[in-house]
Amino acid sequence: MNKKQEITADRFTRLCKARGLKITPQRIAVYEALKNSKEHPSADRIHKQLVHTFPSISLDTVNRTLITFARIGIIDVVEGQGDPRRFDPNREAHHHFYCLSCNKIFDFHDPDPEQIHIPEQITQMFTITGKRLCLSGYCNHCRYQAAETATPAN
Amino acid sequence: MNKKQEITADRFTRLCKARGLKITPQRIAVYEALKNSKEHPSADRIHKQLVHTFPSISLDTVNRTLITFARIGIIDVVEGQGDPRRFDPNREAHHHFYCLSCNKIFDFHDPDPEQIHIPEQITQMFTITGKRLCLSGYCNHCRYQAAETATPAN
DNA sequence: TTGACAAATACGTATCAATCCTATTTAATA
DNA sequence: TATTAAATAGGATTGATACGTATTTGTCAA
Ligand SMILES: [Mn+2]
Ligand SMILES: [Mn+2]
Ligand SMILES: [Zn+2]
Ligand SMILES: [Zn+2]
Repeated sequence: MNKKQEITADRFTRLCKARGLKITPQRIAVYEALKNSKEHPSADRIHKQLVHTFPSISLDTVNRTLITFARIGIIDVVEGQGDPRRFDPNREAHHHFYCLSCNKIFDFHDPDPEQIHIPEQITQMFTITGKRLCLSGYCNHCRYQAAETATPAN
Repeated sequence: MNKKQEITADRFTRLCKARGLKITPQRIAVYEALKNSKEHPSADRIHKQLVHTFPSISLDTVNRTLITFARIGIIDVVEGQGDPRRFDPNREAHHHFYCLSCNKIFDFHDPDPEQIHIPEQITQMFTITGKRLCLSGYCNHCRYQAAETATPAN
């Protein structure tokens, strides 16, 4: 284990303890696997990888662990939240606010759609067919009751 | 049927014919249901609604129909694509490019993160915990072979 | 108007991610 | 080292989606 990894593990330990989470070999393994990945993996993908060196680890644990990490804010869940596919009849360029509590998607329009600047390196490297600002958080309805989703573990 | 709906149906018919799709009662019903919805519904939600007035329509048809519509570009699929949940260890503010062909997610950083302007109405109405520019399209690897995904029906 | 035929549908089955259940194990603390 | 709540493994369940196929139907040309 080199210095960089030790620091990583150390920081991980501090963050877990701060939230009252036990430090388990499974959590360490999941965290390291995700931290060292650049591919925004799914739970299944991480599990498939870990099983080589940690044969007894279960998919359920990997999944729960990742969700726990996301809840305490040491990792993020990215778009494609595993919910059923959602459709939109509105093909005008517009943006979305996604409520993490009630799962509603709210439209909003950008007064100046061209203000969104995309680095030239990106426009060259990819063929871009869609661009959208994706905001997430809590809608007016849900924002107050969201406070009660405190910090239970798992 | 009022004038507005006739125009809607007319435009729908033209778009389908232009792509060689048959005009079926199911497709009309699905299109109307989505068009009149403001909630970015799932296939299941649309099916549940339609079944009242169209008892024989199957969920499979609703689902296929929506995907067909998305492919010919008369509706959109929005974030939460039904894929397995994806995770990101990188909690810095950054953006994503999502390849529609290989499903890879590529990071990119905004040289000027504060350039993203969010209308004041939105910041007041919602508690925003995340903001990200979500681009989609084809990565360098997939962009050429993407041409072959022409316009088969269903 | 009708007949032929490819396209589309209904519905049962299969798949796969996510979640639940619960007996067992284990990290944390004194 | 003993206690205890937290966490895990792994089997079962759920729910969305995709597939296979017999049947129906929209389209178009005769
Ligand atoms: Mn929308
Ligand atoms: Mn990322
Ligand atoms: Zn809400
Ligand atoms: Zn790709």
